[in-house]
Amino acid sequence: MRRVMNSNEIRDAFLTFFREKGHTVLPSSSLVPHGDPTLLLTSAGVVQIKPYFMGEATSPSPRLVSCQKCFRTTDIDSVGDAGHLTFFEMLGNFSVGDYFKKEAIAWAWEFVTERLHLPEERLWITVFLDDDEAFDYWLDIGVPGGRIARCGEEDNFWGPPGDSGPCGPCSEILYDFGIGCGEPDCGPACGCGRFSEIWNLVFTQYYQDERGNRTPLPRPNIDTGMGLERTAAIMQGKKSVYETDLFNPIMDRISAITGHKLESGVGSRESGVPLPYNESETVERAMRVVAEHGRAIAFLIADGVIPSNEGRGYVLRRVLRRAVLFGKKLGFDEPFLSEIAKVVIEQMGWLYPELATSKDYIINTIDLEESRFDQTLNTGMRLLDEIMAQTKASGLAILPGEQAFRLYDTYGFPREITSAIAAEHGLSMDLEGFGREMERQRERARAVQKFGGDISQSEESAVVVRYPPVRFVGYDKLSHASKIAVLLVGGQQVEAASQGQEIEVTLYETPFYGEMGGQVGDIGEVKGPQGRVIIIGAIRQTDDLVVHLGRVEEGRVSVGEEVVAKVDFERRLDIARNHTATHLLQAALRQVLGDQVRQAGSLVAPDHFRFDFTHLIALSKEELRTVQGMVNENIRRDLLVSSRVCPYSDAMTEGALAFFGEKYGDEVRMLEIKTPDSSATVSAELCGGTHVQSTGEIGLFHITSERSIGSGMRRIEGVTGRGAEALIAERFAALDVIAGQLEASPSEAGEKLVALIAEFNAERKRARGLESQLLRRTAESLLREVRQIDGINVLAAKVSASNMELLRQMGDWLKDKLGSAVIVLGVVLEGNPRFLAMVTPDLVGDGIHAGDIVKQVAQVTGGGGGGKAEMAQAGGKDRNKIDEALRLVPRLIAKG
RNA sequence: GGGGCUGUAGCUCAGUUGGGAGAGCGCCUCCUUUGCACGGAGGAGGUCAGGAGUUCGAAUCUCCUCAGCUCCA
Repeated sequence: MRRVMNSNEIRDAFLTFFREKGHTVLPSSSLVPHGDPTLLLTSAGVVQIKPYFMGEATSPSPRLVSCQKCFRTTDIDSVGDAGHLTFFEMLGNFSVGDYFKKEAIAWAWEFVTERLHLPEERLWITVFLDDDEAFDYWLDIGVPGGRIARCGEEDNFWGPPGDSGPCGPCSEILYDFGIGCGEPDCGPACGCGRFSEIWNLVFTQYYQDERGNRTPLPRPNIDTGMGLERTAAIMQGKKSVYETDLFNPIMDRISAITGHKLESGVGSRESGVPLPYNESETVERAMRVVAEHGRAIAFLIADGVIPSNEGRGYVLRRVLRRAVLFGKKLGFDEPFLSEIAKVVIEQMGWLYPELATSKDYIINTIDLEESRFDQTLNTGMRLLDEIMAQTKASGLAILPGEQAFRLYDTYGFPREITSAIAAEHGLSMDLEGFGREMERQRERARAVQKFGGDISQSEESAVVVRYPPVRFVGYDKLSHASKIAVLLVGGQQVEAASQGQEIEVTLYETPFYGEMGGQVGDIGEVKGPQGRVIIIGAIRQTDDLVVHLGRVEEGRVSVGEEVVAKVDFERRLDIARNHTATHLLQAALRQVLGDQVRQAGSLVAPDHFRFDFTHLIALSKEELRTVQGMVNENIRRDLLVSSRVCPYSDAMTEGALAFFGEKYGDEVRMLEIKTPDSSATVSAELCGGTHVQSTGEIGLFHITSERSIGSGMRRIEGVTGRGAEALIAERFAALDVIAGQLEASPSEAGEKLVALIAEFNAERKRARGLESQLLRRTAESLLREVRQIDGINVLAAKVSASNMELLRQMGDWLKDKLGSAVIVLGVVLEGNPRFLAMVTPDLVGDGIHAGDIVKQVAQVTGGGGGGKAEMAQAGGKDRNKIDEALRLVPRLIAKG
């Protein structure tokens, strides 16, 4: 008997087999797709190949093979069964307009039968209904027609991604476990679990337009996908992927922590055979979900996904929370997921180095997010208590669906927990109402989505312009002679443009850096024999296309003319200083904060730079000072900045930093900052930008701010060179003004200001004390002005006070002294009349309302007011009518 | 991209048709007291996330911005 293949051997066998068939091996790209905003995560091996299929990029070879990390949540509810996963590795071979069905089918069969040595009688094939071509190829290589099934669009046609695009029929290889439902018509389409799809061959031969019409493609492609996990299960004679070497270490760890183990031969209805770990199917399933999700989140975080409330960060958060909930079923009540991540990193780190290099970061991120979820659960628990109390109080036995949905929708409290806790309190949950609310929420989101889609479609009317590849010569030249290749005015291609016109100009070669990777585009001028163009921006539209935006300043320019392109030299240098500085900054941050710090975006402009990076908490003042000091130290050391082009794999083994989620070609440009004798490397990054030649040119580096830009992300902004000089000049000027006003030297100004503020506060307190004493005197004298109206003490007077607070104090004092009274005080504040009315409780009982009084009083001065019966305030506009307004008070009381 | 919720003292949060910015915990001082959440008296601490508007007056109403939480896509 043949030795059982482990998953590494299967992976190697696949890549080797297709390399022997002339395929180029592509390394797995990131789970975060590069340059495709429509795609949340890499969901299939073909994602990486798509630009080659679409003709947007040139494939390194017409035949490609890869083992690609993939992530999907479409089948998340099935996770825990034998074969559905959110994260998986997909083996695939691809033909970019090269071979087609015949070879794809023949090689697939050769691989499964002669390399994997799967027994032929266990293999079944499906083809698309009318795809006789594929059917015949299968027959030709010896598959009996009885094991080839024809299936419909549902299973065997791969539609275009979205409304339109390439698509085509597919053909699958399935493995027959031989145990299933036992029905006579059981076949590959049966959902009983007898068959496991292991390899899908997609024949991309049509283009589908928006109306659903399919036209044959001139050069069809092949796109295949074989799930590594399912294949491993079959190769290892296991019914589920969780019993393979890919999951064994994870399952063992969970088993060791929770103590859930198989006692003796307890079977599972699913397979009819004993499962290695547990007592029941629900526990087994929970263990599987925890294992699967724990593995998935480790990979997501390693590729730079951060838990958040939108986009791919939200996918991560949902998967993580799902794992926590299933973990609770196993008895975990403290954070446990990072334990699983550790196993995954240990197991897979050698193959996927991003796991190993981000180990601490992955663990910290998981721990933090898990405790955040704990917080969410606590809040929900509190609200649920309230809701249950209300429900019981109103005599109901059913928890209203809207309430449960609000708990879920607004506070993220899981539905299953709600119903479980409600049940403990003898309440059932209105599931129907919950579902209704959920459906309404879905419709709202869909309605808007549709609207948005219509708008984007109407934009696709631009004429396609054919550009030549543009060579960038600006790394060492800032002025260069070339020819005009394409001219555009208002988006239309033209032969010539004249003075005053806004144009887009493309040259065959250019020293202008097109905006990319955070570095802004160059500006400058393009001069021809008959005219001159001012260039106000340069954009990199694809890897080998730079378009210059400009305006014809003098004369005219035309296609084919010899021109000289000249970059604004000073500005380019400013940009280079900032760009090199961000590399030094990243190196310093990693040294101070740890290797988990990764660049997550940047902006390099002439006057400042922005650097975003992954870090969970704010930097302390101490850390910032250290980082800034290290960068400046490296500037003073005047280190050598150099670049070289080398294979991607070489750069990686030398430890160069690559951008999260960025896609790189085989040849990359590596930018290094080293000591002049090359004895030490301070920084090595893959970077296409422009830099200074030695760090001393940067001059000075200064951080201007550090803040959060979302959970797990920080942003540092700063200046260098001339920008730093300008900042210092500005700050010194401001300090000089302050010091001048304080009549102190700049170094003593701070101390003096502190003393001055203390003195000011003391004085203000004293002034308030005096004013309040003064008002007390005034109040005493006002006591003589109290009049009796219908036996009620009435006091209406104009006073002076600097704020309403003091006026209230005065009112309180008068109320105290008089015991029973109506008091109305008028005052001028900020040029306008203001009133305060107070009525003692006994008179309020008689129906006198301070709000009513003060309102009518204020109306005399053109204002309004109101308040409570005991105390009310009002204001007006005409300060000359205060006395007249106050004279109204006695009449109001008399009337009342 | 869309919906819901939240932002008030160091922390947890009250604040009811718009009219005195509060509680508990924590902190400081004093008193009392050998202990375990001691007790008592006093005190400090706030641009009510930010901005604009409505109003005589906005923590409160309207609009915008920012941040956090949450669901849907």
